[in-house]
Amino acid sequence: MPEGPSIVILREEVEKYAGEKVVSVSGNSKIDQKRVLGKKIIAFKSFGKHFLICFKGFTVRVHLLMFGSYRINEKKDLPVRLSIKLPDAEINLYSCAIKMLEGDVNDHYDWSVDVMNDKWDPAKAKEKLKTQKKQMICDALLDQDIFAGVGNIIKNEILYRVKVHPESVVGKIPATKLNKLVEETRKYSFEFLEWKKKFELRKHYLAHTKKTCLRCDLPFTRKHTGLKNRRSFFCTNCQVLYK
DNA sequence: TATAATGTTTGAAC
DNA sequence: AGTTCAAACATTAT
Repeated sequence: MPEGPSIVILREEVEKYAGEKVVSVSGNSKIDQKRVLGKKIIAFKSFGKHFLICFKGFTVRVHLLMFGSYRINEKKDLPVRLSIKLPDAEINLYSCAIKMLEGDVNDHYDWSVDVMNDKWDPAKAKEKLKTQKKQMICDALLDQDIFAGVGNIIKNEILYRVKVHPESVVGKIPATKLNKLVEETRKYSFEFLEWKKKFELRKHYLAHTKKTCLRCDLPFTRKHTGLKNRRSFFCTNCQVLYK
């Protein structure tokens, strides 16, 4: 479920319930659940892969990790991690990591780092990449301090689209190419969002899980790459290795 | 049925 | 002190 655009979908789904007061809370989450009881939800926000339920003075931060899921006004046949009932809705969260953030949520996040946010600042991402010259681009793209919200699917799709080999070293990639890559990150993430909403995301994969390159018809290379050791799908013929 | 996968944090070991 | 790495968490499709 959980790359940035998927969290945007969750946020959009519950946004209309902002302003309501929590009627009841339950679940096996170890956070101090009583704390939200009776309190008004000021806003629902998202930052990268974080879903945020904001109250006055604190925020409940939800991370779906790899297997997390949710249901709105429905239940799943699984132990619920956190269930929040509002007068007009019920939010059920499963198999996720939940944490309390104290104080103003704006003090916890630099919104311009979130690829999906209106405040997304590509120039800032480029600046950060300049301090990560020795890293491989496959790792840099997954770095949540640079590209909050980018996950492994988005990584593979972007690299294929801009024709960059995942093991390329950041400092060796020409500036124009790197700029293009940063721009594509935002562009593809929004395509991901639209396709995901229509339940047709997978249909549009050009690289992720693919066996053959549709540009040159040669077989894809599948390899776990970088320090993060996440799987990459790429064409050694079409994607340039800068090293 | 065993495996691997859209992810991150923690803490031990080096 | 910095890095590396396995473990933990937990679901589901193949």
